[in-house]
Amino acid sequence: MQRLDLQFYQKYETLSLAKQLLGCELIHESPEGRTAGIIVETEAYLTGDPACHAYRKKTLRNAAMFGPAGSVYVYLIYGMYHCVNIVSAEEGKGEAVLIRALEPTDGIELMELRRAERKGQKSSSFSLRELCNGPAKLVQAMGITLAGHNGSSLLDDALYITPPQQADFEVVTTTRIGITQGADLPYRFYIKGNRFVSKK
DNA sequence: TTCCGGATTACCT
DNA sequence: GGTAATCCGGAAA
Repeated sequence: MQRLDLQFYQKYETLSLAKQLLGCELIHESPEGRTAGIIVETEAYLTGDPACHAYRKKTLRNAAMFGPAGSVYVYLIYGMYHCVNIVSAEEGKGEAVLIRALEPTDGIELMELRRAERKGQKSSSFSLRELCNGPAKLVQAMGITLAGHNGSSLLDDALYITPPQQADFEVVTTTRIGITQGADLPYRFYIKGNRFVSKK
């Protein structure tokens, strides 16, 4: 399956892209092995939106968000976790789509290994559902890192996205999770009925 | 320079 | 269902 190209990322406004990414497959071909999962939940962060990291001026932390469409923006949250975003607008604008959950499709064992490593290793057993049903969880499972992927491009890196295998699902639109500013905006999207979504 | 809250998760009650 | 863990960036002063 061919990876999505620049045209795809340029074609849609951020809110549309957030919906279009549902059903697509996120793939990481790392030295340790290949992991992949269907994107089942996303959130949009727009220019002029106070919850968006690019709302204020460009800094070292949010610089990748101002990159060209198809770039990857990774950041540290709560001092201990990372989240991954897909830059969704032209260079300099600063809009992105947060990937919140995946339905694992490949490299399940490697995902379990990575998740157990990061955790206190107390419960070394994960259900399939627990592997990627949250933005920081999927970053762990996929082996995405700040140093390795922030500012990289989905067009020419080991981390990339392929088109949907099928699109016979309904999209639920709702408000974003875990924010206070812009909490009422309907910028969260997920595949209706999918059990790998982080929260209903 | 100090202070505060955050696009979260895991563990405990 | 509540909260500790843990640290960086932005705002306040």
